[in-house]
Amino acid sequence: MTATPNPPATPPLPGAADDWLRLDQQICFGLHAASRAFNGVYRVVLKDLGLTYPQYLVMLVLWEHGTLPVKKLGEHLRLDSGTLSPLLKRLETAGLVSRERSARDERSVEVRPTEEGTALRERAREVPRRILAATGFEGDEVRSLSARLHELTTALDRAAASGA
Amino acid sequence: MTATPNPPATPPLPGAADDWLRLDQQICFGLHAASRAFNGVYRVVLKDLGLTYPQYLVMLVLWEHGTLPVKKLGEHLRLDSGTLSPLLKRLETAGLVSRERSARDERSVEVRPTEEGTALRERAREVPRRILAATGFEGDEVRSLSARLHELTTALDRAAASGA
DNA sequence: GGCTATTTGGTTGCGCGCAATTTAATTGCG
DNA sequence: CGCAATTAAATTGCGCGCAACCAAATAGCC
Repeated sequence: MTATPNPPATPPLPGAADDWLRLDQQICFGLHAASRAFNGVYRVVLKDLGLTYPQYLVMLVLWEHGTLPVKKLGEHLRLDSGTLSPLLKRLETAGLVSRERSARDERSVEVRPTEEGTALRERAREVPRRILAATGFEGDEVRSLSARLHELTTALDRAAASGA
Repeated sequence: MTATPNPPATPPLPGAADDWLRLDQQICFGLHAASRAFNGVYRVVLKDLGLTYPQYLVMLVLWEHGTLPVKKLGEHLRLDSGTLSPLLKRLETAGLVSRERSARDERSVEVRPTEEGTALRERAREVPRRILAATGFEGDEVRSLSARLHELTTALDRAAASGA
């Protein structure tokens, strides 16, 4: 706390570094809030599909790539088994995927969309349009924003890996 | 990836709507991933402050505004008591904040940074710079990205509220 | 073959994030 | 005043995200 002349109960710090604090808050908090806001919209839109947002992401990957081992799924989604194992178990209970150990490599578990899981794709067709509508953005804006976010993620992952 | 001639075990559906699916995946997944990547960097940077990322956000608000009731805190952070109550209890256990019911309105709980909590701000001073460095972005880029994200959040919140 | 090291998933523990419910205090209206 | 409606927090329940740890299978090396 550096010398202030006036403020409220717990006086805010003044000074040059505060711009950094606010800037920081804007980017990290903005991202945090936007991510949760997206989650909220997906929650509404996916409700009658019986999927949560992360479950929807898993199904998207399976619809696109077909049967995959848990490892590959995790690479696509940037998630590990600690998150995927229980999630996949719930999808299995819901009858949307099957899980069976690979014959070639008994360590690996193949995740396969069931008939029902594959059929669900038809009902999910309209989801993206509804989400895009909710954003009020144009396709081009979305694309450029996505590109920026991808740069960000890459840079942040590298930074976290190198220990700062 | 539209219309491929050769697909794997569970063949992906071809057709026009697939562009939408991919576009959607880019924006929602990109945001999701970026948010988690940020979380990862903050986890590293905040480690020796003994704070998680949401706890850091709470302290940022308290440092800026001083003592606040839980309700106001939630408005700043877009969080409700279901999230804040246990989080604040942990901050209290850590000795960083105190919680006491307001005398004016016994329903309200005032959250106040302790001496220790206020002192922590000094050690947190360098955090924003390190985070910004991790992004590899310029201040202006960050600002414009933040502005976009804020638009997004506003639009998404409105959409979710109006039921789609 | 026998040994260690690596890879793959699963499990546990903890902290969010949020909907739904509960409790207590306050407000508002007749 | 008395009583219903509203408001502020807390609690409960569930799903994700991740670190840490464990077990089984495989690969590699002597």
